[in-house]
Amino acid sequence: MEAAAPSSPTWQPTVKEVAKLAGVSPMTVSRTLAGGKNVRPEVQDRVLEAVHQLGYYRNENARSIRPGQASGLVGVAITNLGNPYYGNFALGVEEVAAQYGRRIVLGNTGEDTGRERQLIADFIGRQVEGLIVVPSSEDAAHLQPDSLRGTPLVLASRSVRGVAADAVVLDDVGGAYRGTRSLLVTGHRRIAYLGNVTSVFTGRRRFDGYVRALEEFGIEIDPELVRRGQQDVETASIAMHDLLDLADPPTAVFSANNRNTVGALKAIGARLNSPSKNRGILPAIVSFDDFELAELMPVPVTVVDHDARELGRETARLLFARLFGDKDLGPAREIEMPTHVRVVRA
Amino acid sequence: MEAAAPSSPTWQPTVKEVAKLAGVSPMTVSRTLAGGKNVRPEVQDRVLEAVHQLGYYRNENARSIRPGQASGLVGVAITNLGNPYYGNFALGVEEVAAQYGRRIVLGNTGEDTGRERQLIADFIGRQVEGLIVVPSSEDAAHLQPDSLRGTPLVLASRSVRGVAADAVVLDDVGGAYRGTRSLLVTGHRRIAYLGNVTSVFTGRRRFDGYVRALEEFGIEIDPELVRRGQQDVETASIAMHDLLDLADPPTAVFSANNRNTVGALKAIGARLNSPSKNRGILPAIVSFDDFELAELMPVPVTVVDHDARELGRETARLLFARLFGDKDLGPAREIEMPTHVRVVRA
DNA sequence: CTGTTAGCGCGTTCAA
DNA sequence: TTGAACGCGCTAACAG
Repeated sequence: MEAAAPSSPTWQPTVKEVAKLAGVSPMTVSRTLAGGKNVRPEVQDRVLEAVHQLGYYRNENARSIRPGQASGLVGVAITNLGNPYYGNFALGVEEVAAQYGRRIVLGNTGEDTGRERQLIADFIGRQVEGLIVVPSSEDAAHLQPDSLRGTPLVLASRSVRGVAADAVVLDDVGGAYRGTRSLLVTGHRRIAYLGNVTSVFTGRRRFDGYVRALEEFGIEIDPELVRRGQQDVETASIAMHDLLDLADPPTAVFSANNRNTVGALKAIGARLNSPSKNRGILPAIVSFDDFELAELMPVPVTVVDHDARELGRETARLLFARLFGDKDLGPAREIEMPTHVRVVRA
Repeated sequence: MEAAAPSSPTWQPTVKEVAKLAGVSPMTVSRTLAGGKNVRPEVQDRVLEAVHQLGYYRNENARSIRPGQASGLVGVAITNLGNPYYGNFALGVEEVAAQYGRRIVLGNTGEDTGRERQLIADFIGRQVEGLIVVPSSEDAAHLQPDSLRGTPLVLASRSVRGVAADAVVLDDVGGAYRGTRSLLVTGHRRIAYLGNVTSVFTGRRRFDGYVRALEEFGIEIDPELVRRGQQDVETASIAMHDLLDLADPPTAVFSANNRNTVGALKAIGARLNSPSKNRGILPAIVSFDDFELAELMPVPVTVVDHDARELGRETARLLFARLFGDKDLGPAREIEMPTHVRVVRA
């Protein structure tokens, strides 16, 4: 009987078709594609010719259901791809994964833990070989090893209390401390804080660094100057406007992340261009996270710099070390990547 | 005989284990997971309990090898994830894909067509339901329908000559024309061009718009003012320095993309801070692609604005329309997204 | 409502 | 060096 004409819109030839065309058995095709061990060169040529002619692609999904066969996929869950910082992080992960011949399945959580949970479940269902997650919260049940069925997990940027997983994080406390300190030594005494809520790992740690620096200089924290919870540029800008409207506004700002920095600078810029609202205040800013064109800002800018792409690479490296390296890496490791305080514009 | 203890590092329970624990057949488990049609509620509860207890995840790969079963994956190949523009594009794609319950497999081509070819082959091997590609060149063989085995393809941002695929692009010509024109009406006559080589779709079209505007004003193109081929901030900056060193430097710059804009502004900024090199030249800039903090630049800035995230959404929508919508969408469509000239700082 | 059979594409195992 | 048989996890199709 003739095989039915390819009816499905996306019909794909299989080893069978290739075998028939090459006049061999499917097994010989499989062997050829696996490297050609124990197949006569002449036969290999016939097979490869047939592969080419039919435009055959090996079905990776069928392949990966066999025991011991890897899927070639790594699941990556990120909080916000729209943030250039995480774009670069993803780039670094992809780069290293590609070196290992792996592909990444990417999901954006939007800081929503429910979505994060869904994504991880889906990833596991797809037999990913490993998981890289920028956790959206301290909600940790779905990150526990037994929920993950033994799939290696590396957390990035943020760690989670009570989760015994590898993590690559930044020297948040040190960076925030040194960044804030750089303002203090310049003479600033009213330094505002813009950042995440303390329930977020980095929010907690960076605020700690800020507090530590102020304490060292014997300065009490003024709650009025502390704004937390802004997740995006819009709300950060509003918070900054608030600060500038205070009776006794800050002379400097420590911004704990990229989004808050941009929002703050937008607010400052708006004041510059609107004389009525401009009270002559041009707060200096220290930004945890570098940002493009910082050197062109109209106010003094210092950044607590670090390389998002390298963070991504390092995270992926740690994952692959777990997967393929010496099995005795020991228990979960937390790697801290360094941060560098850099005066961009004095 | 007892089942062997889970030995593989990432062993996963299967329908069989769940079935045994629930005291039913694998088929009943499958049915329950598929929605529970024709399964007694009481039995469903037992099954779900077993699923929960074992932490069972359905193997999507095994699932998708069955004919007619979709993989739930969309392959996305992007030129440069590190560019915030494409980060937002990817975000838009992910967003719409998620609405359709699809996950994206992401690859970065780095403008390398060989890598693009590999990625697409891999995607097809993974049985992706569709492909979204930002093509890196006019090299098109691997994008032809017969290479793709019927997998629907939507090109984004750039189209490719001779490829009959859907594409969502920008109004490049119009945007570049109106952007350049805005400089001309302000009185500028020496307007430099920074952008891609003309072998790139957008490079060609945006240069066309630039030329058209100059011609309308009876201005001849000065080859000295045209710099093409810069792919990143670094080289764009060098090109801009070159322009500023000319005996008769430009009074304004039309930058055809985000990376060139940032590079150009960095060069301008460097001159501002280095009096020795500063010849008092502050060229105005028109940037195809918006960029953050544009309003704080020390020179007049106008952007040819468009929404990368929306471009991503629209691209994904078109793909899903092909996949699930009315089958009579007709032949390949090219959608042009509008661009808006916006004076950010006069 | 539930179970049995069969087969998706591939590759390990064993036989020729 | 080659092929046949078998089974990976899952689910249509067909009993019962």
